[in-house]
Order: sequence, then C-alpha cells, then structure tokens
Amino acid sequence: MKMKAFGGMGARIMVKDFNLRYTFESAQPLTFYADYDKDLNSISYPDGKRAVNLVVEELGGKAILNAVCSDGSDAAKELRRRFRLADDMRKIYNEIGTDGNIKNAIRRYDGMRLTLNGPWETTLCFIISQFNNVKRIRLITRNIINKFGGPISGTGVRSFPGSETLALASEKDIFACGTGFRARYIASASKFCSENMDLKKLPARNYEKLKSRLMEIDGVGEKVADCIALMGYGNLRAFPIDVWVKRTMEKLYFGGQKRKEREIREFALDRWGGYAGYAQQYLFHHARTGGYD
DNA sequence: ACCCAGGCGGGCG
DNA sequence: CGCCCGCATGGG
Repeated sequence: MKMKAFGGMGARIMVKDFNLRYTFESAQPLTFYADYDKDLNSISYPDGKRAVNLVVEELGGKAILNAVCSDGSDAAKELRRRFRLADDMRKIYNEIGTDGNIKNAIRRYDGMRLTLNGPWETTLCFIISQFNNVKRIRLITRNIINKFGGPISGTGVRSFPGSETLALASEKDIFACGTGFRARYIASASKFCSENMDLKKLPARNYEKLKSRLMEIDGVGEKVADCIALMGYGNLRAFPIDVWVKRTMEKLYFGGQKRKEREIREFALDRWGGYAGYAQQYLFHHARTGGYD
C-alpha cells in the first residue's frame, strides 16, 4: 500500500525460515514501533531519518522479501541487518532444540526471527516494558512517537525520537504519554544517554561489560539490560528472564520448583550457549501464547 | 472488586 | 550482599 509512496529502487530477496507474523507478534522492540498490516503481511517502520517498508510473500517454506527505504538507500542491507538474515536458522534450531519443550516452540513458531534494533529504541522500549504488558507497551511507545517523533516525508511513518529529543522534554509531558511511574526513568535515561553515555560506542561483543555499562542507566536493571544486549546489540548469549520465562523455566526444567534468576541464567547458558537468546525468545513467545499451559 | 503485566530502585536486616 | 516493598495504568 505504501510501497508507491516510498518510491525508489527496492530490494527483492528470497530467504528460508522467515515468518513475519510470528516475528511481529513476539513482542520485540520493532514490533512496538512498526505498523503491521496483517492482510498484506507487510510492515512499515522508522529507522533513523528514513522509513522502511517490507512486504513478505510466503510460499512453500520460502519467503520473498520486498523492501524499500524511503531515502533510496540499500534495502537489502537493511533487511539483512534488521532481521539477522545471515543467521542459519536450521543450525540454530539444531543447537537449541535440546528437548521436546523447546522443539515444540520451534515447530509452532518456525521462522520467527530475532530482530536487531537501534540501541536507544531498544533501551526506551524495555524501560517502558517494566511491570507492564505487551499491549500497553505498544500503546505507550506509539504515544511517545506521535508526540515526540517527526514525520518522515512521503511515507506516513513517524521517526522514533532520539535520546537528545526526549532529554529536552519535561517529565510531565513524558508522563502524559501514559508512562506512569516510568516517566522519571525515561527522563533520566534520556539525559544520561544524550550527555554522559554514547550507546553506539558500548562494547557490543563483550556481554558482561556491555551489560554492566547498560545498567548504569536509570531504569535499566538485569532483565532490561539483557533485552538491550540481545535486541539492541545482537548479543545472542543474553538470556532475559521476565515473569514468563522464569515461570516456564521453573516448570519445564526445575520440576516446578522456585529458582533464583541467577541459577536459571546459568542453566540456560550452559544448555544453549551462544544461542541462549534465541532459546529465550522461542520459550517466551510460546509460553505467552499458552503453549506450555 | 481483584489480579496481572517482557522490573526496578531504595530501604532494611 | 539478599529480600521485600511500592509503583501508574488498563485489560481480563
């Protein structure tokens, strides 16, 4: 629908193991700030100053991705980065498919991808996520974009406000977006990330160091830092433990007994190693959609 | 009405 | 350290 408005040369690439709907519904940052058209199997989203439109045709186990960037830049490159197309999903499924529990999730959501998002977008989305539910996270994120983002001409997409933009906003205006008690964190994190920390320069490959740096940000604790490491920096070792994952791990791997997050994290890293982040996303989404009830 | 949601920071022992 | 509590808000 918006393909025409975007104009310019697009990319058309064929990939295996790709399902846009599963990816979109699995509650990753992209899915909080993108528009999704279920009928067209298409999404539009902001990426910095440009907008991206993607239409996916799925046929016979393969998907054809048709994408356009509003500024005419390389759409294929954007897709490879954003949807981690270089990841060998068959290999990953083989590595994390250690038992029937997770194999069920893989079978059910075959083709669900981890996305790679901007570090700041990821940080803001997951600060919003704390003590919250997916529907409302989406609502609040949309409110912030509508209030503080700007139009990207000719696309119908609005940009995601940077930390420097939100740093100039009043806490009251941030609160008015429905952020509740998180308004203080968002105001503080915005100032910190625009003045005292360059998210783009953090050590993405060093999991421990990256995480401890991220936790210097107000409103970012263990869980949110893991989410940012995973979906904002592509650190696949990160294993975020939210209420769903905790419950599910205890149920499936600890005989229903309560465990400390530290123990669960060690178990996960030992079991799924460098792909623990993928295991987490499949467990999370399958659990949240009732697959382990 | 009550309970829960992709938790975190602060305070107390 | 570990544990416990309050927290804005909307939907089930």
